Amino acid sequence: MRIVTYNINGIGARLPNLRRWLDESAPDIVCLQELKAPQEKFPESVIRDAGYGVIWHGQKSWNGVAILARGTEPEEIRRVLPGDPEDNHSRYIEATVHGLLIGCLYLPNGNPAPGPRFDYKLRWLERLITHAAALVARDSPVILAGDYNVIPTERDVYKPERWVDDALFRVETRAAFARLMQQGWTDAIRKLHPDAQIYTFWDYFRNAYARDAGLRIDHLLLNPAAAARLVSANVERNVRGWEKASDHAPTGVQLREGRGAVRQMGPSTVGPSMT
DNA sequence: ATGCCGTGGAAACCACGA
Repeated sequence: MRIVTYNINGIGARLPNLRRWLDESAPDIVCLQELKAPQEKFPESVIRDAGYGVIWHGQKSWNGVAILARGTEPEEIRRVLPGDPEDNHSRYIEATVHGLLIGCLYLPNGNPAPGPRFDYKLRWLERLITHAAALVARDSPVILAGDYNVIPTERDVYKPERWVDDALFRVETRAAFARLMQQGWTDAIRKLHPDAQIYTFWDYFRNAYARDAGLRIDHLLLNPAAAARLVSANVERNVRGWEKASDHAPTGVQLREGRGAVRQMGPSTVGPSMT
């Protein structure tokens, strides 16, 4: 079971690109961010023609998130991050798919910092921390996947010294993210590649992709039940090099099948199950 | 060090992104 998060930076402009990626990569579950499309203009038929069930929360011009599931329908739990009735940005959607609870999020950018936009980012992080506390404790697998707009550590940015005053890397941002992680989440990419230089985003300008001047800001956080099934994690960075690419690359994990999908090992069973 | 590029929406520029 492969679960991938991908900030597509406008589903309208990215649709041929997205369709190609779905066909070639065939992920089981996809969390999309930055649809930049109103609810009624989401290209639902294209997604369904590609073989995916889908739920989405759109918004005119900005934000927008979706969960795609190959061969099945995501069962929506909520489409708002609790904690602020005044917040009308489309930045969160949550569903159960294939026995997994998936939260798909697009955390506010927060620049310029300091300022009201940074305050909003920090408040959003606090709301996420509150909501995540209930999710991490579940006995069943939970994944919080998305564009966090958080550079967790110095090794997650090509030149840390240039980013210390940026909302993605300020100490307040990193401290809040660290508190989230301390709940017991596993950063899947970092868990499996503790020392590697891995980025998920490269600016469009300054030849950033060719220079590998990137950031690691797209994350998949796994609760203990999900982390127990973690097999691999990777960034499909070649997709960033495609024509008309998003500035982010798809970032994903492979999970072992859950107990419900594998034959039980009973007392009379002596070997691995045959499927 | 910097929106130098890209997207969407409105209006031939602006907001926003990270």
